[in-house]
Amino acid sequence: MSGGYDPKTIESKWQRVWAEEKTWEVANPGQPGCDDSKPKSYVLEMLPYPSGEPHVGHLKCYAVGDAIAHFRRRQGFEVIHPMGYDSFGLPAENNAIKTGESPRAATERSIASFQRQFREWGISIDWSRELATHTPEYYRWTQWIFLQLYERGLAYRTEAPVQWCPKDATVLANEQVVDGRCERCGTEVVRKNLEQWFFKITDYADRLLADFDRLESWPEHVITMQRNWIGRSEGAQVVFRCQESEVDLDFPVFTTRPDTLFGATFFVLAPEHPELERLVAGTPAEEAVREYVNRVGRESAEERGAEDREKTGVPLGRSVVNPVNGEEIPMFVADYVLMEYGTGAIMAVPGHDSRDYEFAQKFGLPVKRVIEGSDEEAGGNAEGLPYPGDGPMVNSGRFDGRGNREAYAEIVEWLKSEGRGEASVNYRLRDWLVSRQRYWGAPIPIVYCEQCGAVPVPDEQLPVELPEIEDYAPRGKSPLAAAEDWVATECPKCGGSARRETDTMDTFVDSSWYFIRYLDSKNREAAWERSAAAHWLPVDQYIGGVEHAILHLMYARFLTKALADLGHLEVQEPFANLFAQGMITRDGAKMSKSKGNTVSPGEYVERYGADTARTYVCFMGPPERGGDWSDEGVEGVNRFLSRLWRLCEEVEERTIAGEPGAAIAGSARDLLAKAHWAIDKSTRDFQRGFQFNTAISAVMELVNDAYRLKDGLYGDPDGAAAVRFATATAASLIFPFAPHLGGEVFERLRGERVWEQPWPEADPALLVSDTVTLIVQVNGKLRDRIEAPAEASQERLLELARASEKVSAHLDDKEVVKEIVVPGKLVNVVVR
RNA sequence: GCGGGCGUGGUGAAAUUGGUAAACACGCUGGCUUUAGGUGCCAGUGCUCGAAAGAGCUUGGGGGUUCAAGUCCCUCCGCCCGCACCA
Repeated sequence: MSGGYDPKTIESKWQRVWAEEKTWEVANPGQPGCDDSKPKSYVLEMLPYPSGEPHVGHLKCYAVGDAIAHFRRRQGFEVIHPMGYDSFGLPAENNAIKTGESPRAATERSIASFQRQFREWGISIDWSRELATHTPEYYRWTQWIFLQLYERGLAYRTEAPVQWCPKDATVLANEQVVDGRCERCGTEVVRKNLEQWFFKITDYADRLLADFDRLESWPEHVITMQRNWIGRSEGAQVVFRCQESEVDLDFPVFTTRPDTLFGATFFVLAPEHPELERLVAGTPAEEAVREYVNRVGRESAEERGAEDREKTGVPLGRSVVNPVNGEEIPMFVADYVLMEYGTGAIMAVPGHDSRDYEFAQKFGLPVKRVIEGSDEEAGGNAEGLPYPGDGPMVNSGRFDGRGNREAYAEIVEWLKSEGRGEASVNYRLRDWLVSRQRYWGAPIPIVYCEQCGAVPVPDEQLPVELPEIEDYAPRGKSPLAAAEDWVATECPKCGGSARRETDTMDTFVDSSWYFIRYLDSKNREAAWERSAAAHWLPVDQYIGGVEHAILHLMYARFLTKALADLGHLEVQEPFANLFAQGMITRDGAKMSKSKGNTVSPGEYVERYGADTARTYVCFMGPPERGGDWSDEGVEGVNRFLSRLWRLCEEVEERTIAGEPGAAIAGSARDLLAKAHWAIDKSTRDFQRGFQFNTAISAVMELVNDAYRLKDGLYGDPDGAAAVRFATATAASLIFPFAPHLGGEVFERLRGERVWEQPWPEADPALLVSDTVTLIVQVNGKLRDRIEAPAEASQERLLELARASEKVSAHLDDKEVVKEIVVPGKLVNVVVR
């Protein structure tokens, strides 16, 4: 049989074999088919959100993950490599509102398309563990996890301000708010107080920070992003007291600079501060304050957070007492103080904080220096204030003359002894708001009973199934609220009439534990068998886009810790190693339907085959970096795979199976050596952070050399064997990227299935050659290259170098100052 | 402003971690094959000067360390990403 490279035939052939033989399925310990002799490796790509068809981002993610899975298998690991769908979510629901098609129908159609394409791409998935988060078999356990957290007080309900879109009359998820506007209709988002369910992720803030140390290898920038997001700051809580005639209130503030307490000259409350009303009721300031608060309330988050926004505020006509010196300082309300951070109140130190300084300038408030030093660049006043740096303290009573850093702890201690403060830690991280007034999600398994209040649905009544509805339009509460038959229920505690919670869970809850469910996905008695989780966790290699650097990865880390605390898991961190792939662009821009610059993987798979598409996305550049899609690049990779294919056909015809003899020499040995070099190179590239682009280029070099040398080698048995070996090796090394072609070529030449063969090992004897190219430099400039014996002594190398005419031409009659010899590499003659 | 990343040919990129800068691929040029186009195969291709041999220059700019710097140090410039009135 002969003919051009026909990926369609090859690919469907092997896909059928893998499906029929269930090649990539692995069993849990204790089950038949489990191979206990091998170490385990859990290779996982982030599960896709099934919407429409897969795009190139998916292709890249799964091509990268699959290459790793194949490599690990052949390195002797028992690899678990499952797949599923994050199938609850807003786009399907929005589509339902627009078209009337049920989210289930649209989602399941999309899942079918993902399933088909994953098979067409030849991804080595253990399909026996497949899951979809929208199925009752899955979300039953999402609800169970919710209740587990609820029982431990880690899930709670409270009134909180949320992002509300007035036009759509619904709450929006954070990720649905883009620059303060509703992603869908563009309306400015407003804040609204609603009863919401939260997970107490803030309880885990310190552990989420500390356990970065337990991770094996995560990209530094992802860790940094999470660290910023958690935003831990150390400081002190200090209590300022307002003790005017009719009010007597304590106002705690958080500060990272208790050393500047003596410099506080005014005090500011956030416009949302709950005590504001009490402070001004019936005073001359009342009207102005109320007007200001209303004005701020009408502004969007976008306007309020705008850069270079001028400071605004209104005096309250009241004052608080600075605990360190008894000074009375005036109170203000101003929108630069945020209710959601710290205590919603600050002590203002204009001498050492630029924001307070700006405010002081605008309102003519005193600026007091309490630390020596000046900041020339800050553009402050003539004395160099505001000064944010360190220095000796002044105007600070008994602390004068002390360095601010050393006095810091003492001031905090003194505050504590006076009962006016203590050391304190603040986080930017807020509790995770998990309720959504949405239909297409897992119902929160709580019922409200007039007698018993909020009652958890007992485990045996799970799942609380999502009812089918007709009208998906949001009306200010979940569309579920209109499903009266579903909402009306019985109280599990007293049997009285009760109503179901109509909010559903954030889909990030679903995707925070799916990697555990894969390990025991068919279990009907429990979310997972503890032993199965203990065997496979943590995920050894997680792969996904950077866009999940914060939310998904942090939620999953949190839930893992919480579940470990509850005794369900034995690991503290879910993902030991994380690989964040870069985004593929087209014409330098992010792909989007509106720009019309999307690339459909299916189209390329159809035209060039899956092997070409997969190999191309791995060859574009380092996979952690993004890259611009290039049709010419795809063709280049296709050309290379075709070359390998034609080489295989020729080799099959012109050589017979057999190993090259030990006495192999000349260009046969050169080709053999090149094959071993390629083995070594690509193995190292796999191990050194998945440098697939260079691993693939090594195979290209091998194939190029085989083409260059083959015609001179077929005549001789060793030569023919070398060509056959080189071709089979190229197939073996390209297999993780182009599994169909790699498998086909290897089987034709070796009669074996390449995925059942161990990853090849380079023969060290063939990695060294007996001659080296000696670089000869004069004054560091390259003057000649000489073939020299690899074993030559330093003296001999010098001799050879000096013998070169090209070198001596540059030496002339100059004085030789120094001679550097790097054995096996170079000689540098320094002359004057 | 804070934190992180990056800057190399016409393009995507590589460089064994201080020792041949530009592997591999795209593109381009030429040759061969082909009835022709495409495909395929072979060769060339950093820049400047030169017919050539060869010489000089070159990793964002400037400076430094070193026999030797894309790689290390200082400094400036530019781009990308994340967070941001966070007290």
